[in-house]
Amino acid sequence: MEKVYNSKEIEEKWRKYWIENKTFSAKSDGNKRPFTMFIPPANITGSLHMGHALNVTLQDIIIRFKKLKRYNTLWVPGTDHGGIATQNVVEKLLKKEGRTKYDLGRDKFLEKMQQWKTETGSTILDQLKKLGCGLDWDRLAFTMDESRSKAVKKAFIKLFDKGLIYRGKRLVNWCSRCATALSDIEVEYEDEKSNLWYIKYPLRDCSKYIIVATTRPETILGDTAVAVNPDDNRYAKLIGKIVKLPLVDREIKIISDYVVDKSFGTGAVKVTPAHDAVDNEIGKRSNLETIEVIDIGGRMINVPSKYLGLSIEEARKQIVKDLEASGFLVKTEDYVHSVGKCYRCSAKIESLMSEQWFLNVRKMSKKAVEAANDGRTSFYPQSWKKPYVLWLENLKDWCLSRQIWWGHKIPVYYCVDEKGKRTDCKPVASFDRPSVCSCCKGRNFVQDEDVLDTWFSSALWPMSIFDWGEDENNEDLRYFYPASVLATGHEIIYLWVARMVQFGLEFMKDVPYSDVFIHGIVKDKNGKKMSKSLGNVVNPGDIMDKYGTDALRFALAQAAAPGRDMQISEESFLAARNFANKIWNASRFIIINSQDIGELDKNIQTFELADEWIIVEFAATASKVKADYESYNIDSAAREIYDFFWTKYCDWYVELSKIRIMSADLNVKKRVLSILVYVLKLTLQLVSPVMPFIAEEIWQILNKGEKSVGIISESSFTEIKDGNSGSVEKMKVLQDIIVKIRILRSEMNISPAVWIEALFNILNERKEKVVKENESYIKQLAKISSIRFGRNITRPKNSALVVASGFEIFLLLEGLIDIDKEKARLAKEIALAKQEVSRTTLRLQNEYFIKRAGESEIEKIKLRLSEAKLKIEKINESLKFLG
RNA sequence: GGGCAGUUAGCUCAGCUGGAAGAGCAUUUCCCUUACAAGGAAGAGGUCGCAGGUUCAAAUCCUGCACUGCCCACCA
Repeated sequence: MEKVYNSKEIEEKWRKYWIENKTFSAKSDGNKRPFTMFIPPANITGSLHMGHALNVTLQDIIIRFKKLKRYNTLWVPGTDHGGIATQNVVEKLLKKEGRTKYDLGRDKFLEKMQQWKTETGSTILDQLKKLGCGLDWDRLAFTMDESRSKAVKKAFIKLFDKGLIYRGKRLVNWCSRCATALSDIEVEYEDEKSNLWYIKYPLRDCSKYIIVATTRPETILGDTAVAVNPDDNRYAKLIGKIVKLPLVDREIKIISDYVVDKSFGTGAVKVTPAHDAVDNEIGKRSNLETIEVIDIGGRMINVPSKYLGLSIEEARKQIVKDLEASGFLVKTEDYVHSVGKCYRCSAKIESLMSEQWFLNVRKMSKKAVEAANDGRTSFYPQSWKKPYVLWLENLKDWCLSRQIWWGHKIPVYYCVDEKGKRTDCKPVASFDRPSVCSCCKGRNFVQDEDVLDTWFSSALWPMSIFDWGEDENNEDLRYFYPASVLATGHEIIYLWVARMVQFGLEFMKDVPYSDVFIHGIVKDKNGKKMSKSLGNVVNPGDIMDKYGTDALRFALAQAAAPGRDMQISEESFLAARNFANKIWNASRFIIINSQDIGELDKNIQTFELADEWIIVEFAATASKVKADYESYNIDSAAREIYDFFWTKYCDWYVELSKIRIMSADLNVKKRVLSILVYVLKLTLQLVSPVMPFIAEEIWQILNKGEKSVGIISESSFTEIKDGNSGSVEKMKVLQDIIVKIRILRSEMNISPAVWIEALFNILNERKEKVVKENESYIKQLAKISSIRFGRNITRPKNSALVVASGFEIFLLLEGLIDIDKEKARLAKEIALAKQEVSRTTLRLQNEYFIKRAGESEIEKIKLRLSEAKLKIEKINESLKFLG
């Protein structure tokens, strides 16, 4: 074995092994408990970023842990066609060639997309493999493959036939850059500096006017009312009066509406139902006319020729100028407000009227809320439930159609006449082009040109991966649905999580998963979100190459407190790599020493204190770690393992084992090595979900190539017998003595090469036995050449004093001792002990404490007091002795 | 405007069913001791955001405030 853990070679070996052996393939099996997860389908445009790495690492940890627990685990991989995002990427590529998608035409463009998908779509999958993800690769799914496409059509048709999907001209979010409508959650808001313009609207029948404040002067031309709050005394008399719209002289009414905030601006608001969501609502309530003045290209329409065809920006400038010139502009204030941006291209979003397909979500969202409230879906951490429910409760209908080319074409067919003109017959939704119109018996149809929101297919994912589209009642679907847990970041709770639940309840009559594990977002070391534009992206691939995949996984796991964002930097990967190396070297030590001892003891009868201790400590760690894995506290699990292995197993147990490993008695050596291996193997199992590569490598060496670390039975996982017998307490006594001697050695600058004689004055009978029985531990770890026990040993000359755990220990330091130093050290010790005495005495004198504190608590304090007193006494004696 | 998190050592974070402040990294000292210098032993470094309250006892529970971050909102 090499001295340093060589992650590259070893990882490559097991990566291949798991895939070739189909270690993570699963078949439905009624005799086994299923445990199902599916990967959030990764966009084919993407390469793996830290967020993915975190997300899939956590899932892999869960799946590997459940596999250890002998569930029939299945984790389904997949990719997403990614709708607008993907189309944009290819459009950009075309742009570099100086072409647009229109130059190619729809069919050619889609061909290009397909071709591009075949070329790059698998990079992310290769990276998942590199990470070691225990996915069932035979089940790889793509949102636009045949089975998934069938699911999309089926779902659409069902909803359509139920009357839940309807077409209507509504106010939608329009991205003019992407040239498509977007749903409400696809709009991101950003604060932007702008102005608030105060504009006079003169009353028709007198010289008075009402002033409105607006950030959108260009939409004046589409105003169909001015609204005030019904309780606003200032305007009470004006309600119902007519004002003339500046610049065009069109007459509109002053109305009242409760949404108007009296304190904002002037308390009067211009109402443009065609281009503002709030205004649209007001318009509906007051039956206002809707005048569209901006088209989908962002150009002015239905306006005087002067403004016709101007862009929004141009129109704004011109209109402000004209208002000013004609005296309608009262004042202009600086103003910051949030502006909607496209979540895919960051272009400004316009609210405008457009005919689109919508899904009525009222009933579905209600059912999803119920499922959250009665616990059929639980959130980890729980704090996400509230915003989730709130969102569902206020959900508006989902705009499903997108005016892009890449995606699932909406399966709606319109009856057309010979000339291709749509007839008045009702459109139908169907899998294939209908042969005859049920209404007019016509035989000509055209399909809707639009495609579905990419999230529509994502919402069906938990069902579609089990071929719901092909057969709603197939075995896999029955066995593996619903999944057990969905792990995802909080950025797609609404876009994805909530919709899967709604569709699951709608089509499967059951939630798609019972647990939703929300993890945080990976940020850079300055707390900034990683993004290409900021240039602070840390590529997981680079980290894997540099530090090893296990190191990447461990660092991410260790930082992944549920629901909390994490800052991660190079140092954390380095620390994780060091941990991997520690595991490697401890194992190496054990393996090297095991070579000449033949078969290990399977049934050890005699345990030393340290043996019992490490077994008990392991059992405690294992139970905590298992509970942590179960409750998605992966960070805590990682830390527990780290702490156990490094500080308990390596620093104490392995060190103590060396006494016996060097023993001339082969049986002694064999026995301790058997325990070392035993605990090591169990630890490897425990860590294998997080660090599968190194765990597998060492496991296979220890087991001479037998089975994978991931598929051993659970029984050995819990086989540990609790040694009881207070071994932890006993070890504490010895550790205390060892540490205190080490401190002294360090303070006195005594070289580790020097072995010291020691005299142990027994002050506490109860601890005498433990120490005498295990004096070799002290000798070995504190470098003591010999120990003489006694009861009334007086302090020898040239000795240093340590009072620890019921012993007064004199270390013979002939020639090494510096009397002044020793005095100073003892003085410091005595000061600390005095503090302890006063602290504990005070507590014990406190009658409330005595009355209310538990008995064991009081005992503890008493013990501390008496130990401190004893210490003072002994140190004082020594000081007197030193003169 | 509403909601949710966070505020503990120079940095990243544990600890929060209330009973002597912890880890990793960085830093100081000693040590290349035949598993590991990607290591070992020891040290220094915190009035646990602020102000109240509950309690014998508060980093931990309660209230308020401040700051930071995120999410939602009908920011004309």
